[in-house]
Amino acid sequence: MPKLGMEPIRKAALVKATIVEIGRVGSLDVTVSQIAKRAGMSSALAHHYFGSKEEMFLAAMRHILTLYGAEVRGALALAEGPENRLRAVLAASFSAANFRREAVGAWLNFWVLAQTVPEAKRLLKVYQGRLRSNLLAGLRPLAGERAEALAAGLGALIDGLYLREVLKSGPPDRAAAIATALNYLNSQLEGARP
Amino acid sequence: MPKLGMEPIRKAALVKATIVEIGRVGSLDVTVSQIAKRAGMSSALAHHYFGSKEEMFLAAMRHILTLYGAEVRGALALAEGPENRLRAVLAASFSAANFRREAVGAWLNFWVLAQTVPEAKRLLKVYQGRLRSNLLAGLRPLAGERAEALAAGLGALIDGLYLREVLKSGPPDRAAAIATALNYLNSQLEGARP
DNA sequence: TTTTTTGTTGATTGACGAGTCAATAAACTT
DNA sequence: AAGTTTATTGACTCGTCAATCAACAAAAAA
Repeated sequence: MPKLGMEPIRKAALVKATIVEIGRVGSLDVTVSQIAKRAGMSSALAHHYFGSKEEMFLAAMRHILTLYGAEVRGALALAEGPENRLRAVLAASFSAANFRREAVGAWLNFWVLAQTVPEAKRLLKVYQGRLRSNLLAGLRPLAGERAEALAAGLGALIDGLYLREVLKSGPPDRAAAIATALNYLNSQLEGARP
Repeated sequence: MPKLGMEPIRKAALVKATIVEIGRVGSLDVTVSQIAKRAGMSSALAHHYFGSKEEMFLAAMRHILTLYGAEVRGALALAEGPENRLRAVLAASFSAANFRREAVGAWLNFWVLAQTVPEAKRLLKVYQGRLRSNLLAGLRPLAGERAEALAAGLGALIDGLYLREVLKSGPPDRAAAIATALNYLNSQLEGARP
């Protein structure tokens, strides 16, 4: 029965299932069996491909980060000028794919993971660094030396909006989140405009 | 040996130990034995007083929330006028007692808990509601109808600054956090001032 | 003084879960 | 055809941990 070349397929399925299960359960207390079952295989096979649960978590993080990165890059490619580029970053951050309970729940738990697992911390720092430099690129032409401070503030605001989504009931309100962030941006830029 | 009236003492010790251990371990994967040991008693006694680990977690949350509430109230009592009252709320939010790794770590994990445990969610909503109304009281005289939106943004920003503290290394920088929040506030208010 | 209430713990139970292993089978190599 | 690599799983090991129990001690009440 064994069709060869299953490894990438199985791994992808496991990564996806990991995110879904973490989002569903709302914590990292997910058993490998649960994940494997959702991915349609035995837990032994999951261990065979990933070695440990922690590796699965890390692969899931990398995946989410990759998706987010791709989304930002895609949006950035179409945007002209600093203001539009900033808008693009925000739109990607709160895109339907990223800003949904399941992903947000996983995100939150990765933050917890980062407290214990160095590699998780590293990954999260990569994300923060990328966000920062994307924001900075747009902000510098508009705000000059204040750009650094603004990027820090905007970054924290974005993370905070994610965090608050966790407690909300009902479907996520992307528009409201984007509006809040844009509002921050505009009022900060007004003071600095010619 | 049994001195009577131990209950409140034991409970307080357990609550404190719970927060310390969660902060230390960085997750909710703390055993009752660890907590009990740090509080200087057997795990059986911990169960005797709290019934379950979940109850311990909730008691710890209530405690943190109570402390935070007291701090805000104290600061508010000394502040005159809307602007100073806003400042007071911010100062309390980032006070040395609240804005330290241990507490921030516990905070983050309570957020995770809120995804599963309704009572935890309720408590966190109480916190959000209080923060909101405190901010609103200061903002309404200064920003009129825009107060609601500002309070939402500022609230998210505060949570986001907490979140980011988790990844930082080195001691927490309260001043920087307050500066970021104040900066947000000022730039938002400038546009609305007479 | 007997009884009840409160404090306290070592030992035990019972469940659950990560990771390993042995075995089976199909494909690919030589 | 024999040997190797890849896929796959059921069964098992070993550890951990929340929660309970039985038992003991001392204070308070009756």
